[in-house]
Amino acid sequence: MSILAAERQQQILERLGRDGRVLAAALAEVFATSEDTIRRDLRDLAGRGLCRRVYGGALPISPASRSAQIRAGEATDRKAALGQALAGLITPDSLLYMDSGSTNLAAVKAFPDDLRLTVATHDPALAAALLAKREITLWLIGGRVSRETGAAVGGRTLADVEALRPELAFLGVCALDPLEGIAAFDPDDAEIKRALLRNSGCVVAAVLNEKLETGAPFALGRAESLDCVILEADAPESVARAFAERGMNVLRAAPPEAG
Amino acid sequence: MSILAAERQQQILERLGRDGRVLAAALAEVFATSEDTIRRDLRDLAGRGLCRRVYGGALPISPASRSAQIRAGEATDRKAALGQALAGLITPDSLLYMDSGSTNLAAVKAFPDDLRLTVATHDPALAAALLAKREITLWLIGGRVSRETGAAVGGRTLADVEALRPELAFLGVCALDPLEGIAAFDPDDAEIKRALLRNSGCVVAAVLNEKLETGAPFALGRAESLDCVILEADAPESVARAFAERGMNVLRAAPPEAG
DNA sequence: ACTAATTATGCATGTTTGTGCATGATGTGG
DNA sequence: CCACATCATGCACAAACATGCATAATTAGT
Repeated sequence: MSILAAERQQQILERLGRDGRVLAAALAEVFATSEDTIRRDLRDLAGRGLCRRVYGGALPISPASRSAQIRAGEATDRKAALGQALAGLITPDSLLYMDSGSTNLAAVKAFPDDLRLTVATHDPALAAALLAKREITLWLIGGRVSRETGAAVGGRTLADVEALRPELAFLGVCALDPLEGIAAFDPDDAEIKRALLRNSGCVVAAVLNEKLETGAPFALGRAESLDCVILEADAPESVARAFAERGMNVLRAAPPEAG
Repeated sequence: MSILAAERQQQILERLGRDGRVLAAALAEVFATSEDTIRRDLRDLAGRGLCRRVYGGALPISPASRSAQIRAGEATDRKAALGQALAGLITPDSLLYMDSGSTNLAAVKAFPDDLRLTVATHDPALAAALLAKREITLWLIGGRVSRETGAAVGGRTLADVEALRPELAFLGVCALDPLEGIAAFDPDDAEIKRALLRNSGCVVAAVLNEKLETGAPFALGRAESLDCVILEADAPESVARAFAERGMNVLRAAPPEAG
Protein backbone atom coordinates (compact mmCIF):
# COMPACT_ATOMS: atom_id res chain seq x y z
CA MET A 1 0.00 0.00 0.00
CA SER A 2 1.56 3.28 -1.07
CA ILE A 3 -0.96 5.65 0.48
CA LEU A 4 -2.54 5.68 3.89
CA ALA A 5 -6.30 5.39 4.11
CA ALA A 6 -6.51 8.58 6.15
CA GLU A 7 -4.47 10.44 3.53
CA ARG A 8 -6.76 9.26 0.81
CA GLN A 9 -9.81 10.53 2.65
CA GLN A 10 -8.09 13.86 3.21
CA GLN A 11 -7.31 14.18 -0.48
CA ILE A 12 -10.89 13.32 -1.33
CA LEU A 13 -11.98 16.22 0.85
CA GLU A 14 -9.53 18.52 -0.90
CA ARG A 15 -10.89 17.54 -4.29
CA LEU A 16 -14.36 18.06 -2.97
CA GLY A 17 -13.51 21.58 -1.91
CA ARG A 18 -11.74 22.36 -5.16
CA ASP A 19 -14.12 20.82 -7.67
CA GLY A 20 -17.36 21.08 -5.73
CA ARG A 21 -18.05 17.37 -6.21
CA VAL A 22 -16.39 13.99 -6.51
CA LEU A 23 -17.31 10.87 -8.46
CA ALA A 24 -16.74 7.45 -6.95
CA ALA A 25 -15.61 5.85 -10.20
CA ALA A 26 -13.13 8.64 -10.97
CA LEU A 27 -11.67 8.51 -7.47
CA ALA A 28 -11.18 4.77 -7.74
CA GLU A 29 -9.10 5.32 -10.84
CA VAL A 30 -7.12 8.20 -9.37
CA PHE A 31 -6.17 6.28 -6.23
CA ALA A 32 -5.80 2.97 -8.08
CA THR A 33 -8.18 1.22 -5.74
CA SER A 34 -11.55 -0.45 -5.99
CA GLU A 35 -14.76 1.53 -6.04
CA ASP A 36 -15.79 -0.33 -2.91
CA THR A 37 -13.00 1.28 -0.97
CA ILE A 38 -13.92 4.71 -2.28
CA ARG A 39 -17.55 4.12 -1.40
CA ARG A 40 -16.54 3.13 2.10
CA ASP A 41 -14.47 6.31 2.35
CA LEU A 42 -17.35 8.46 1.21
CA ARG A 43 -19.73 6.71 3.59
CA ASP A 44 -17.28 7.30 6.40
CA LEU A 45 -16.76 10.97 5.57
CA ALA A 46 -20.49 11.51 5.24
CA GLY A 47 -20.98 9.82 8.60
CA ARG A 48 -18.60 12.34 10.15
CA GLY A 49 -20.53 15.16 8.54
CA LEU A 50 -17.70 16.11 6.16
CA CYS A 51 -19.58 15.60 2.92
CA ARG A 52 -22.97 14.72 1.58
CA ARG A 53 -23.31 11.31 -0.05
CA VAL A 54 -25.15 11.25 -3.35
CA TYR A 55 -25.69 8.64 -6.02
CA GLY A 56 -22.43 8.29 -7.92
CA GLY A 57 -20.21 10.29 -5.60
CA ALA A 58 -20.41 13.04 -2.99
CA LEU A 59 -21.04 16.77 -2.64
CA PRO A 60 -19.87 19.40 -0.13
CA ILE A 61 -21.94 19.90 2.97
CA SER A 62 -22.53 23.45 1.67
CA PRO A 63 -25.99 24.66 2.59
CA ALA A 64 -25.79 25.42 6.31
CA SER A 65 -22.13 25.76 7.15
CA ARG A 66 -20.78 28.20 4.62
CA SER A 67 -23.62 30.34 3.45
CA ALA A 68 -24.97 31.01 6.93
CA GLN A 69 -21.98 32.76 8.43
CA ILE A 70 -20.43 34.29 5.35
CA ARG A 71 -23.39 35.41 3.35
CA ALA A 72 -23.01 38.51 1.29
CA GLY A 73 -26.71 38.71 0.53
CA GLU A 74 -27.93 40.22 -2.68
CA ALA A 75 -26.40 41.10 -5.99
CA THR A 76 -23.41 38.89 -5.33
CA ASP A 77 -22.62 38.50 -9.01
CA ARG A 78 -22.52 42.24 -9.60
CA LYS A 79 -20.45 42.72 -6.45
CA ALA A 80 -18.11 39.94 -7.51
CA ALA A 81 -17.55 41.73 -10.80
CA LEU A 82 -16.59 44.86 -8.86
CA GLY A 83 -14.35 42.70 -6.70
CA GLN A 84 -12.44 41.44 -9.70
CA ALA A 85 -11.75 45.00 -10.76
CA LEU A 86 -10.64 45.90 -7.23
CA ALA A 87 -8.25 42.95 -7.16
CA GLY A 88 -6.62 44.29 -10.30
CA LEU A 89 -5.52 47.42 -8.42
CA ILE A 90 -3.64 45.56 -5.75
CA THR A 91 0.14 45.74 -5.55
CA PRO A 92 1.54 42.46 -4.22
CA ASP A 93 3.12 42.50 -0.74
CA SER A 94 1.58 45.84 0.22
CA LEU A 95 -0.83 46.78 2.99
CA LEU A 96 -4.45 47.00 1.95
CA TYR A 97 -7.23 48.27 4.18
CA MET A 98 -10.66 46.85 3.49
CA ASP A 99 -13.54 48.86 4.88
CA SER A 100 -16.71 47.15 6.04
CA GLY A 101 -19.62 46.51 3.75
CA SER A 102 -21.26 43.79 1.75
CA THR A 103 -19.69 44.94 -1.51
CA ASN A 104 -16.22 44.43 -0.12
CA LEU A 105 -17.32 41.10 1.33
CA ALA A 106 -18.48 39.84 -2.03
CA ALA A 107 -15.38 41.33 -3.61
CA VAL A 108 -13.11 39.21 -1.45
CA LYS A 109 -14.50 36.05 -2.94
CA ALA A 110 -13.54 37.24 -6.41
CA PHE A 111 -9.92 37.68 -5.34
CA PRO A 112 -7.48 35.17 -6.82
CA ASP A 113 -6.36 32.59 -4.26
CA ASP A 114 -2.66 33.36 -4.63
CA LEU A 115 -2.95 37.08 -3.94
CA ARG A 116 -0.01 37.85 -1.70
CA LEU A 117 -0.43 40.83 0.64
CA THR A 118 -1.42 42.06 4.06
CA VAL A 119 -5.01 43.11 4.63
CA ALA A 120 -6.35 45.05 7.60
CA THR A 121 -10.04 45.28 8.39
CA HIS A 122 -12.43 45.99 11.23
CA ASP A 123 -15.19 43.83 9.76
CA PRO A 124 -15.29 40.31 11.26
CA ALA A 125 -17.26 38.78 8.39
CA LEU A 126 -14.72 40.18 5.97
CA ALA A 127 -11.92 38.76 8.10
CA ALA A 128 -13.53 35.33 8.10
CA ALA A 129 -13.83 35.43 4.32
CA LEU A 130 -10.23 36.61 3.89
CA LEU A 131 -8.99 33.58 5.82
CA ALA A 132 -9.92 31.46 2.82
CA LYS A 133 -7.16 33.13 0.78
CA ARG A 134 -3.96 31.22 1.43
CA GLU A 135 -1.41 33.96 0.88
CA ILE A 136 -3.04 36.81 2.74
CA THR A 137 -1.74 38.03 6.08
CA LEU A 138 -4.65 39.36 8.04
CA TRP A 139 -4.71 42.14 10.63
CA LEU A 140 -7.97 42.43 12.54
CA ILE A 141 -9.03 45.72 14.16
CA GLY A 142 -11.09 45.25 17.31
CA GLY A 143 -13.63 47.23 19.24
CA ARG A 144 -17.34 47.33 19.91
CA VAL A 145 -19.15 45.72 17.01
CA SER A 146 -22.09 47.67 15.70
CA ARG A 147 -25.13 45.70 14.66
CA GLU A 148 -25.96 48.34 12.05
CA THR A 149 -22.76 47.99 10.07
CA GLY A 150 -21.66 44.54 11.25
CA ALA A 151 -18.22 45.90 11.97
CA ALA A 152 -16.21 47.40 14.80
CA VAL A 153 -16.83 51.07 15.62
CA GLY A 154 -16.03 53.57 18.34
CA GLY A 155 -13.01 55.21 19.87
CA ARG A 156 -10.83 52.19 20.26
CA THR A 157 -11.40 51.08 16.71
CA LEU A 158 -10.84 54.58 15.36
CA ALA A 159 -7.58 54.92 17.24
CA ASP A 160 -6.31 51.62 15.85
CA VAL A 161 -7.27 52.59 12.31
CA GLU A 162 -5.55 55.96 12.71
CA ALA A 163 -2.32 54.13 13.47
CA LEU A 164 -2.24 52.54 10.02
CA ARG A 165 -0.89 54.02 6.80
CA PRO A 166 -2.14 51.61 4.16
CA GLU A 167 -0.84 51.98 0.62
CA LEU A 168 -4.32 51.23 -0.62
CA ALA A 169 -7.79 51.32 0.93
CA PHE A 170 -11.03 49.88 -0.41
CA LEU A 171 -13.67 52.20 0.97
CA GLY A 172 -17.22 50.97 1.36
CA VAL A 173 -19.41 53.90 0.41
CA CYS A 174 -23.12 54.14 1.18
CA ALA A 175 -23.74 56.95 -1.27
CA LEU A 176 -21.65 58.68 -3.90
CA ASP A 177 -22.47 61.65 -6.08
CA PRO A 178 -20.15 63.81 -8.19
CA LEU A 179 -21.46 66.98 -6.54
CA GLU A 180 -22.71 65.83 -3.14
CA GLY A 181 -19.58 63.78 -2.51
CA ILE A 182 -19.23 60.66 -0.35
CA ALA A 183 -21.61 59.90 2.51
CA ALA A 184 -22.41 57.21 5.07
CA PHE A 185 -25.45 56.11 7.07
CA ASP A 186 -23.80 55.64 10.46
CA PRO A 187 -21.89 58.35 12.37
CA ASP A 188 -19.38 55.99 13.96
CA ASP A 189 -18.81 54.23 10.69
CA ALA A 190 -18.30 57.63 9.06
CA GLU A 191 -15.53 58.45 11.51
CA ILE A 192 -13.57 55.40 10.46
CA LYS A 193 -14.06 56.13 6.78
CA ARG A 194 -12.77 59.67 7.32
CA ALA A 195 -9.66 58.27 8.96
CA LEU A 196 -9.10 55.99 5.99
CA LEU A 197 -9.46 58.91 3.57
CA ARG A 198 -6.89 60.88 5.56
CA ASN A 199 -4.27 58.20 6.03
CA SER A 200 -4.31 55.99 2.97
CA GLY A 201 -1.96 56.36 0.05
CA CYS A 202 -4.72 55.61 -2.40
CA VAL A 203 -8.44 55.27 -1.74
CA VAL A 204 -10.70 53.30 -4.04
CA ALA A 205 -14.43 52.73 -3.86
CA ALA A 206 -16.46 50.21 -5.81
CA VAL A 207 -20.07 51.32 -6.04
CA LEU A 208 -23.21 49.63 -7.24
CA ASN A 209 -25.41 51.63 -9.58
CA GLU A 210 -28.08 52.19 -6.94
CA LYS A 211 -25.63 54.04 -4.72
CA LEU A 212 -24.76 56.57 -7.39
CA GLU A 213 -26.37 59.99 -7.38
CA THR A 214 -27.86 59.50 -3.92
CA GLY A 215 -27.11 61.00 -0.55
CA ALA A 216 -26.71 59.86 3.06
CA PRO A 217 -26.81 61.76 6.37
CA PHE A 218 -23.11 61.80 7.22
CA ALA A 219 -20.85 63.45 4.70
CA LEU A 220 -17.29 62.16 4.37
CA GLY A 221 -15.85 64.58 1.89
CA ARG A 222 -15.85 65.53 -1.75
CA ALA A 223 -15.99 62.90 -4.45
CA GLU A 224 -12.45 63.67 -5.54
CA SER A 225 -11.18 62.59 -2.11
CA LEU A 226 -11.28 59.22 -3.78
CA ASP A 227 -8.36 58.48 -6.04
CA CYS A 228 -10.32 55.97 -8.00
CA VAL A 229 -13.89 54.80 -8.38
CA ILE A 230 -15.03 51.49 -9.86
CA LEU A 231 -18.41 51.46 -11.53
CA GLU A 232 -20.51 48.65 -12.86
CA ALA A 233 -20.28 47.84 -16.55
CA ASP A 234 -23.68 49.41 -17.22
CA ALA A 235 -23.31 52.49 -15.03
CA PRO A 236 -24.54 55.68 -16.71
CA GLU A 237 -21.86 57.28 -18.84
CA SER A 238 -22.89 60.74 -17.62
CA VAL A 239 -21.88 59.93 -14.05
CA ALA A 240 -18.62 58.39 -15.15
CA ARG A 241 -17.80 61.54 -17.10
CA ALA A 242 -18.65 63.72 -14.10
CA PHE A 243 -16.16 61.80 -11.95
CA ALA A 244 -13.51 61.94 -14.61
CA GLU A 245 -13.94 65.70 -14.93
CA ARG A 246 -13.13 66.03 -11.23
CA GLY A 247 -9.79 64.34 -11.78
CA MET A 248 -10.72 60.87 -10.54
CA ASN A 249 -9.71 57.64 -12.18
CA VAL A 250 -12.84 55.87 -13.32
CA LEU A 251 -12.76 52.14 -13.96
CA ARG A 252 -15.55 49.91 -15.11
CA ALA A 253 -16.00 46.33 -13.94
CA ALA A 254 -16.54 43.59 -16.46
CA PRO A 255 -20.18 42.59 -16.97
CA PRO A 256 -21.22 40.08 -14.28
CA GLU A 257 -21.16 36.41 -15.20
CA ALA A 258 -24.36 35.45 -16.92
CA GLY A 259 -25.85 32.67 -14.74
CA MET B 1 21.92 0.23 21.15
CA SER B 2 23.21 2.82 18.73
CA ILE B 3 20.40 5.35 19.11
CA LEU B 4 18.38 6.63 22.04
CA ALA B 5 14.64 6.20 22.04
CA ALA B 6 14.09 9.92 22.45
CA GLU B 7 16.40 10.61 19.51
CA ARG B 8 14.47 8.20 17.38
CA GLN B 9 11.18 9.87 18.22
CA GLN B 10 12.69 13.24 17.43
CA GLN B 11 13.81 11.99 14.03
CA ILE B 12 10.39 10.51 13.40
CA LEU B 13 8.91 13.94 13.98
CA GLU B 14 11.42 15.49 11.59
CA ARG B 15 10.49 13.03 8.89
CA LEU B 16 6.86 13.72 9.57
CA GLY B 17 7.41 17.42 9.08
CA ARG B 18 9.48 16.89 5.94
CA ASP B 19 7.42 14.23 4.18
CA GLY B 20 3.98 14.99 5.58
CA ARG B 21 3.57 11.40 6.71
CA VAL B 22 5.42 8.39 8.03
CA LEU B 23 4.88 4.66 7.54
CA ALA B 24 5.46 2.29 10.44
CA ALA B 25 7.02 -0.40 8.27
CA ALA B 26 9.42 2.02 6.58
CA LEU B 27 10.52 3.52 9.89
CA ALA B 28 11.25 0.07 11.28
CA GLU B 29 13.61 -0.53 8.38
CA VAL B 30 15.27 2.88 8.65
CA PHE B 31 16.00 2.56 12.36
CA ALA B 32 16.73 -1.17 12.13
CA THR B 33 14.24 -1.95 14.82
CA SER B 34 10.99 -3.87 15.06
CA GLU B 35 7.69 -2.43 13.96
CA ASP B 36 6.46 -2.89 17.51
CA THR B 37 8.94 -0.34 18.77
CA ILE B 38 7.96 2.10 16.05
CA ARG B 39 4.30 1.59 16.84
CA ARG B 40 5.00 2.30 20.49
CA ASP B 41 6.83 5.48 19.49
CA LEU B 42 3.95 6.63 17.32
CA ARG B 43 1.43 5.85 20.03
CA ASP B 44 3.51 7.84 22.48
CA LEU B 45 3.91 10.83 20.15
CA ALA B 46 0.21 10.81 19.36
CA GLY B 47 -0.59 10.70 23.06
CA ARG B 48 1.48 13.85 23.52
CA GLY B 49 -0.38 15.47 20.66
CA LEU B 50 2.65 15.63 18.35
CA CYS B 51 1.17 13.60 15.56
CA ARG B 52 -2.00 11.91 14.49
CA ARG B 53 -1.98 8.12 14.54
CA VAL B 54 -3.52 6.42 11.53
CA TYR B 55 -3.63 2.87 10.30
CA GLY B 56 -0.22 2.12 8.79
CA GLY B 57 1.70 5.06 10.18
CA ALA B 58 1.10 8.63 11.30
CA LEU B 59 0.22 12.04 9.90
CA PRO B 60 0.96 15.58 11.09
CA ILE B 61 -1.47 17.08 13.54
CA SER B 62 -2.75 18.87 10.44
CA PRO B 63 -3.60 22.46 11.24
CA ALA B 64 -2.62 23.48 7.73
CA SER B 65 -4.36 20.92 5.60
CA ARG B 66 -7.72 21.25 7.25
CA SER B 67 -8.63 24.92 7.48
CA ALA B 68 -10.73 26.33 10.26
CA GLN B 69 -13.50 26.83 7.77
CA ILE B 70 -13.63 23.13 6.98
CA ARG B 71 -13.54 22.15 10.62
CA ALA B 72 -16.48 24.43 11.27
CA GLY B 73 -18.73 22.20 9.17
CA GLU B 74 -17.73 19.09 11.05
CA ALA B 75 -19.94 17.33 13.60
CA THR B 76 -22.17 20.38 13.85
CA ASP B 77 -25.04 18.53 15.48
CA ARG B 78 -22.88 17.29 18.33
CA LYS B 79 -21.34 20.72 18.77
CA ALA B 80 -24.78 22.29 18.77
CA ALA B 81 -25.79 19.98 21.61
CA LEU B 82 -22.78 21.18 23.57
CA GLY B 83 -23.72 24.75 22.72
CA GLN B 84 -27.16 24.34 24.22
CA ALA B 85 -25.61 23.20 27.47
CA LEU B 86 -23.18 26.13 27.40
CA ALA B 87 -26.03 28.58 26.89
CA GLY B 88 -27.66 27.25 30.04
CA LEU B 89 -24.71 28.49 32.12
CA ILE B 90 -24.99 32.09 30.99
CA THR B 91 -26.08 34.78 33.41
CA PRO B 92 -28.01 37.51 31.58
CA ASP B 93 -26.37 40.94 31.27
CA SER B 94 -22.91 39.65 32.19
CA LEU B 95 -19.67 39.65 30.22
CA LEU B 96 -18.89 36.38 28.50
CA TYR B 97 -15.62 35.65 26.74
CA MET B 98 -15.78 33.16 23.90
CA ASP B 99 -12.49 31.61 22.91
CA SER B 100 -11.80 30.62 19.33
CA GLY B 101 -12.64 27.21 17.99
CA SER B 102 -15.12 25.42 15.84
CA THR B 103 -16.96 24.01 18.84
CA ASN B 104 -17.71 27.48 20.15
CA LEU B 105 -18.70 28.57 16.65
CA ALA B 106 -21.25 25.80 16.33
CA ALA B 107 -22.31 26.44 19.90
CA VAL B 108 -23.26 30.03 19.11
CA LYS B 109 -25.85 28.87 16.65
CA ALA B 110 -27.56 26.89 19.39
CA PHE B 111 -27.87 29.98 21.59
CA PRO B 112 -31.40 31.32 22.03
CA ASP B 113 -31.99 34.50 20.04
CA ASP B 114 -33.04 36.58 23.03
CA LEU B 115 -29.93 35.92 25.07
CA ARG B 116 -29.07 39.30 26.54
CA LEU B 117 -25.41 39.85 27.36
CA THR B 118 -22.03 41.17 26.25
CA VAL B 119 -19.68 38.80 24.47
CA ALA B 120 -16.01 39.39 23.79
CA THR B 121 -14.04 37.30 21.32
CA HIS B 122 -10.90 37.38 19.19
CA ASP B 123 -12.34 35.02 16.57
CA PRO B 124 -13.81 36.87 13.55
CA ALA B 125 -15.96 33.94 12.41
CA LEU B 126 -17.39 33.72 15.90
CA ALA B 127 -18.04 37.45 15.86
CA ALA B 128 -19.85 37.21 12.55
CA ALA B 129 -22.04 34.43 13.93
CA LEU B 130 -22.76 36.34 17.13
CA LEU B 131 -24.09 39.26 15.10
CA ALA B 132 -27.10 37.11 14.27
CA LYS B 133 -28.19 37.22 17.93
CA ARG B 134 -30.23 40.37 18.37
CA GLU B 135 -29.64 41.05 22.05
CA ILE B 136 -25.92 40.47 22.22
CA THR B 137 -23.45 43.33 22.53
CA LEU B 138 -20.25 42.32 20.85
CA TRP B 139 -16.69 43.31 21.67
CA LEU B 140 -14.13 42.27 19.10
CA ILE B 141 -10.47 41.79 19.99
CA GLY B 142 -8.09 42.57 17.16
CA GLY B 143 -4.59 41.60 16.16
CA ARG B 144 -2.79 39.47 13.64
CA VAL B 145 -5.08 36.66 12.55
CA SER B 146 -3.53 33.21 12.50
CA ARG B 147 -4.51 30.93 9.68
CA GLU B 148 -3.98 27.91 11.93
CA THR B 149 -6.57 28.89 14.52
CA GLY B 150 -8.63 31.31 12.43
CA ALA B 151 -8.43 33.86 15.21
CA ALA B 152 -6.33 36.79 16.37
CA VAL B 153 -3.07 35.96 18.14
CA GLY B 154 0.07 37.73 19.28
CA GLY B 155 1.09 40.43 21.70
CA ARG B 156 -1.51 43.01 20.86
CA THR B 157 -4.32 40.48 21.14
CA LEU B 158 -2.95 39.08 24.36
CA ALA B 159 -2.68 42.51 25.94
CA ASP B 160 -6.29 43.31 25.04
CA VAL B 161 -7.51 40.01 26.45
CA GLU B 162 -5.55 40.59 29.64
CA ALA B 163 -7.47 43.81 30.17
CA LEU B 164 -10.77 41.97 30.47
CA ARG B 165 -12.22 40.33 33.57
CA PRO B 166 -15.12 38.29 32.20
CA GLU B 167 -17.52 36.69 34.65
CA LEU B 168 -17.60 33.63 32.43
CA ALA B 169 -15.33 32.25 29.72
CA PHE B 170 -15.99 29.47 27.23
CA LEU B 171 -12.59 27.99 26.59
CA GLY B 172 -11.93 26.09 23.38
CA VAL B 173 -9.72 23.19 24.35
CA CYS B 174 -7.76 21.09 21.86
CA ALA B 175 -7.12 18.26 24.28
CA LEU B 176 -8.32 17.48 27.78
CA ASP B 177 -7.33 14.67 30.08
CA PRO B 178 -8.00 14.29 33.81
CA LEU B 179 -4.33 13.67 34.50
CA GLU B 180 -2.54 15.42 31.62
CA GLY B 181 -4.68 18.52 31.97
CA ILE B 182 -5.58 21.03 29.28
CA ALA B 183 -3.48 21.51 26.16
CA ALA B 184 -3.48 23.38 22.84
CA PHE B 185 -1.91 22.93 19.42
CA ASP B 186 -0.67 26.47 18.86
CA PRO B 187 1.72 28.37 21.13
CA ASP B 188 0.19 31.80 20.51
CA ASP B 189 -3.28 30.43 20.95
CA ALA B 190 -2.14 28.82 24.19
CA GLU B 191 -1.01 32.19 25.56
CA ILE B 192 -4.47 33.63 25.12
CA LYS B 193 -6.10 30.62 26.71
CA ARG B 194 -3.78 30.97 29.72
CA ALA B 195 -4.82 34.59 30.10
CA LEU B 196 -8.46 33.56 30.06
CA LEU B 197 -7.84 30.93 32.72
CA ARG B 198 -6.13 33.55 34.90
CA ASN B 199 -8.61 36.37 34.57
CA SER B 200 -12.05 34.83 34.25
CA GLY B 201 -14.45 34.36 37.12
CA CYS B 202 -15.54 31.00 35.82
CA VAL B 203 -14.03 28.97 32.99
CA VAL B 204 -16.03 26.34 31.16
CA ALA B 205 -14.98 24.04 28.34
CA ALA B 206 -17.22 21.96 26.12
CA VAL B 207 -15.30 19.05 24.66
CA LEU B 208 -16.08 16.52 21.98
CA ASN B 209 -15.40 12.91 22.84
CA GLU B 210 -12.40 12.69 20.53
CA LYS B 211 -10.60 15.43 22.46
CA LEU B 212 -10.86 13.56 25.74
CA GLU B 213 -7.91 11.55 27.01
CA THR B 214 -5.57 12.98 24.40
CA GLY B 215 -2.68 15.39 24.58
CA ALA B 216 -1.36 18.38 22.67
CA PRO B 217 2.07 20.03 22.61
CA PHE B 218 1.31 23.13 24.66
CA ALA B 219 0.06 22.56 28.19
CA LEU B 220 -2.29 25.15 29.69
CA GLY B 221 -2.70 23.83 33.18
CA ARG B 222 -4.32 21.14 35.21
CA ALA B 223 -7.80 19.92 34.39
CA GLU B 224 -9.19 21.43 37.58
CA SER B 225 -8.21 24.89 36.33
CA LEU B 226 -11.58 24.58 34.65
CA ASP B 227 -14.54 25.25 36.88
CA CYS B 228 -16.81 23.22 34.69
CA VAL B 229 -16.57 20.81 31.81
CA ILE B 230 -19.37 19.88 29.44
CA LEU B 231 -19.21 16.43 27.92
CA GLU B 232 -21.24 14.81 25.21
CA ALA B 233 -24.17 12.66 26.21
CA ASP B 234 -22.29 9.47 25.40
CA ALA B 235 -18.90 10.42 26.85
CA PRO B 236 -17.35 7.60 28.85
CA GLU B 237 -18.53 7.56 32.44
CA SER B 238 -15.03 6.78 33.66
CA VAL B 239 -13.72 10.11 32.38
CA ALA B 240 -16.66 12.00 33.82
CA ARG B 241 -15.99 10.47 37.21
CA ALA B 242 -12.30 11.32 36.99
CA PHE B 243 -13.16 15.00 36.43
CA ALA B 244 -15.71 14.99 39.25
CA GLU B 245 -13.15 13.51 41.63
CA ARG B 246 -10.90 16.48 40.92
CA GLY B 247 -13.59 18.84 42.12
CA MET B 248 -14.86 19.95 38.72
CA ASN B 249 -18.48 20.37 37.81
CA VAL B 250 -19.32 17.91 35.09
CA LEU B 251 -22.33 18.51 32.88
CA ARG B 252 -23.56 16.37 30.06
CA ALA B 253 -25.13 17.75 26.89
CA ALA B 254 -28.39 16.33 25.64
CA PRO B 255 -28.03 13.72 22.89
CA PRO B 256 -27.73 15.42 19.48
CA GLU B 257 -30.81 15.49 17.29
CA ALA B 258 -31.16 12.18 15.54
CA GLY B 259 -30.71 12.92 11.85
C1' DA C 1 30.85 -1.45 42.33
C1' DC C 2 27.15 -4.34 43.00
C1' DT C 3 22.40 -5.09 43.19
C1' DA C 4 17.57 -3.73 42.68
C1' DA C 5 14.25 -1.20 40.23
C1' DT C 6 12.90 0.78 36.18
C1' DT C 7 12.69 1.11 31.35
C1' DA C 8 13.15 -0.26 26.48
C1' DT C 9 12.91 -3.84 23.25
C1' DG C 10 11.63 -8.11 20.71
C1' DC C 11 8.71 -11.97 20.14
C1' DA C 12 4.38 -14.71 20.33
C1' DT C 13 -0.40 -14.37 20.81
C1' DG C 14 -4.98 -13.22 19.49
C1' DT C 15 -7.69 -9.21 17.77
C1' DT C 16 -8.92 -5.45 14.80
C1' DT C 17 -8.88 -3.04 10.43
C1' DG C 18 -8.64 -2.27 5.53
C1' DT C 19 -9.33 -4.22 1.16
C1' DG C 20 -11.26 -6.78 -2.83
C1' DC C 21 -14.65 -9.82 -4.61
C1' DA C 22 -19.28 -11.97 -4.95
C1' DT C 23 -24.08 -11.41 -4.29
C1' DG C 24 -28.34 -9.36 -4.17
C1' DA C 25 -30.78 -4.92 -3.47
C1' DT C 26 -31.75 -0.26 -4.93
C1' DG C 27 -31.69 3.64 -7.77
C1' DT C 28 -31.49 5.95 -12.68
C1' DG C 29 -32.74 6.90 -17.36
C1' DG C 30 -34.72 5.57 -21.47
C1' DC D 1 -40.84 -1.96 -17.81
C1' DC D 2 -36.21 -2.78 -18.96
C1' DA D 3 -31.14 -2.35 -19.05
C1' DC D 4 -27.68 -0.68 -16.54
C1' DA D 5 -25.09 1.71 -13.06
C1' DT D 6 -24.49 2.20 -8.33
C1' DC D 7 -24.88 0.56 -3.93
C1' DA D 8 -24.89 -2.29 0.79
C1' DT D 9 -23.70 -6.46 2.79
C1' DG D 10 -21.26 -10.63 3.90
C1' DC D 11 -17.19 -13.05 3.40
C1' DA D 12 -12.13 -14.09 3.05
C1' DC D 13 -7.52 -12.75 3.49
C1' DA D 14 -3.65 -10.16 4.64
C1' DA D 15 -1.66 -6.36 6.93
C1' DA D 16 -1.49 -3.76 10.99
C1' DC D 17 -2.48 -3.77 15.60
C1' DA D 18 -2.57 -4.22 21.12
C1' DT D 19 -1.16 -7.00 24.71
C1' DG D 20 1.44 -10.01 27.82
C1' DC D 21 5.67 -11.75 28.80
C1' DA D 22 10.66 -12.62 28.74
C1' DT D 23 14.99 -10.48 28.15
C1' DA D 24 18.36 -6.83 27.55
C1' DA D 25 19.63 -2.11 28.62
C1' DT D 26 19.64 1.67 31.65
C1' DT D 27 19.26 4.04 35.93
C1' DA D 28 19.19 4.59 41.01
C1' DG D 29 20.45 3.50 45.59
C1' DT D 30 23.55 2.19 48.97
